[in-house]
Amino acid sequence: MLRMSKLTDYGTVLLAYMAREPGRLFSAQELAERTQLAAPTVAKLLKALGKAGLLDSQRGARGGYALARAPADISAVDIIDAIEGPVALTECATGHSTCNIEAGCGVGHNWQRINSGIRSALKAVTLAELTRPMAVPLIDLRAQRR
Amino acid sequence: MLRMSKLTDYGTVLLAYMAREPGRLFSAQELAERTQLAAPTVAKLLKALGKAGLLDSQRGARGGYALARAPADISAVDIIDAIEGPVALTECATGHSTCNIEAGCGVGHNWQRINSGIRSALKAVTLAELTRPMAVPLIDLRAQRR
DNA sequence: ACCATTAGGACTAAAATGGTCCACTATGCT
DNA sequence: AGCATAGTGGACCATTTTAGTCCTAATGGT
Repeated sequence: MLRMSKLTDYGTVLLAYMAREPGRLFSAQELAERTQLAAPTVAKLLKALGKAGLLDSQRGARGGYALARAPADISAVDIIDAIEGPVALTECATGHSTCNIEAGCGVGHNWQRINSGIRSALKAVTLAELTRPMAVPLIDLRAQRR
Repeated sequence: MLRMSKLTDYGTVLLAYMAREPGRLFSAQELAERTQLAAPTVAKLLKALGKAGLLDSQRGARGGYALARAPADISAVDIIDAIEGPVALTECATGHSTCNIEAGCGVGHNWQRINSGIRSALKAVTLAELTRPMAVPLIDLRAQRR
């Protein structure tokens, strides 16, 4: 169910590693070595994370990447969005859908609500928490009644 | 993020349609017509839902499918699991993972916690709620602290 | 007997994913 | 100035997943 891509997972590992020394510059190579991930893959991920604003990059010799914000200010959604793109749970939630049922279905709308519920839950989980034997926020889904 | 497959969405539509008359038998063909989904696809989905125990099936002439349980007893996770299989958020959460990082990563474990949080949230959303302009449970993630 | 209907697969086409590589640009060091 | 080190951007490919189709049983009502 609800698979998260491997790359996102790897991305988290990278960020988690960097979170141990926020502010410090890490080269792609170093991260690849430390995390045991393939160098080209790491490079690709760092680019994506940089583009998304999660990392600051310094080019040239002795360059590298550093967390752009404090670990506590980087959420799980940020990471997922950065790597997988802001895809939604269902097709119809993306906006540019060509759903031919739509009219009578009425279900799509509800999935979207659930989707946004999950998003906000994931927003509450930060990199700081992901790195330690954390206390995971529990999904309750009880509120949001309107 | 966290994509749900189209088929799962279709499956929900089918179930939602059937939920309007719980207990009644619907043939695959009828459902295909009513939901505007391709007949072969509908057939495939109904088989999957049947196998998962969400639907009871009656073979032979005038046969069809009927909800196996009351709409309020069929949850969103049930549907997702039935169609997509009980896949987990991350690779390492599946059990048979060949994660080479594992040791130092420590992140995987946390994703699993989040995963189970989402699962239980999704378990709280039933087909009955999915069919109407429902009140979606809100994901809070605040508890589960241990 | 016959027809409607589910059951169980095999199979295909298209798309997404994971992963690699290269040519280019920026920056520090000597 | 020149070289080595790093990020940037994008093309590219192989593999896997996904969506979707179809065919051949099995089953049960009429």
